[in-house]
Amino acid sequence: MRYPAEHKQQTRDRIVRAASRRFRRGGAGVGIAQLMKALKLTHGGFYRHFRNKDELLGEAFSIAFDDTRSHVAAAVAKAAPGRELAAIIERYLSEEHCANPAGGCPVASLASEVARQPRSVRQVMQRAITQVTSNLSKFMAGATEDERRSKAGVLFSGMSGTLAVARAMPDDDLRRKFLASARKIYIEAFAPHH
Amino acid sequence: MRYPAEHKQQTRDRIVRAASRRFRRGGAGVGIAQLMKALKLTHGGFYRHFRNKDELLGEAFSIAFDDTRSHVAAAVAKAAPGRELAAIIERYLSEEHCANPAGGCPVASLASEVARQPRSVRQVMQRAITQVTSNLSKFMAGATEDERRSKAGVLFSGMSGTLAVARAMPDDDLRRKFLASARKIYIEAFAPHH
DNA sequence: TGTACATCAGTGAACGCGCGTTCACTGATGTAC
DNA sequence: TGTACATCAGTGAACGCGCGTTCACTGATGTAC
Repeated sequence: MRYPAEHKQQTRDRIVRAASRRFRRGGAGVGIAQLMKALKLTHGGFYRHFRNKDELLGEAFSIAFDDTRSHVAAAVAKAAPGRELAAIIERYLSEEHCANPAGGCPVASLASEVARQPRSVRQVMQRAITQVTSNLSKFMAGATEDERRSKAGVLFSGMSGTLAVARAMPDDDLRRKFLASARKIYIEAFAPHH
Repeated sequence: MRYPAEHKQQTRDRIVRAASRRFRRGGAGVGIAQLMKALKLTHGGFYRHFRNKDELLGEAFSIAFDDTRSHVAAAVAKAAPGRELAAIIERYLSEEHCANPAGGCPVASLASEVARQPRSVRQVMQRAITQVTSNLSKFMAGATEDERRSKAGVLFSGMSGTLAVARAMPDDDLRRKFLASARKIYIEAFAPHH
């Protein structure tokens, strides 16, 4: 059956959005058939939209960063002037972010798997990290832009590891304490009061 | 064929050691058949040694921390007095560690996957991290042991994320620069001169 | 000491399953006449 | 305006493959007599 002109693009977008959440929740091993089934489609149609799974992985990873960016923007918007970076850190290492990998930072939920993905997927990640890092650099202390970007990259990758470890902890209480102390320490190190 | 008394334990150890390296290199998805084949055994014999794959995963993860501990010990042994923590950071974020996931820290290579493993595997990780963290705390600044341990946990999980991100970067040059700036920043933050 | 037997680490075929990918097909719609 | 036809997003069976796990079997050795 033929569909209206914009229908194809809409379906493609729906697949990428659903995949982005599902890969973050379940890892890059989540299958195409289950993905399509969740959208009430069948797996065969997938290849009308994507050359292969890697192409989807790259795009899903890429749009996942939109969530990270909008979370950062929201934290900045609500923050007191001068406390933007502290607000970003609070949000990134919050229990909400920890409990919600599907809508959260893709680096925290996929970094160690991405290292084993084909070059094309890793390039998408590198570009996105560079972008996030340069956004963050605005809020970093440091004499040169180069220094601020380096600090932003270390802060971002560091927090992603801390969040990944927190998510792997089976003990709820320990996890909460771990996150709380991490927020405190990252803020002291990167966004101290005066 | 019947084997000498200690033979079984030796085989079991060989499986765990090989698995530990291969899981770190290829992820928790590495199969039992390929694992056994690398040891010139067949997959059927696996279940004479382990109840299931999860049991192996837990043990493989657990002994992987021995590598981390011995690397830490080696760095400490070679370090100038008072510069032990700086030496640990230099080593953890070195290009050698980055290029050698199989023999390196299991948190850096598996953290985001462990979050999706059964509770038993995650408990092994939590215990091991607690142990590494309390070893590291000796070298941390801080008034109380509690504070030093918190800092050690954040430093460790942070560096694991930074290493995971570095490994995912496709551009060699960018990766080297990223690691170098990370070493500098972590050392400034946690092991400053004087 | 010599023989019969039990043990059990390791073998390899087989199980059901889900994976990524291909492909002949469907059928409602837009287009050409 | 009415009809014939081309399009193409989506369907679902099928492909070969590797997965974790089970199980009847092998056969060299240790043990019991």
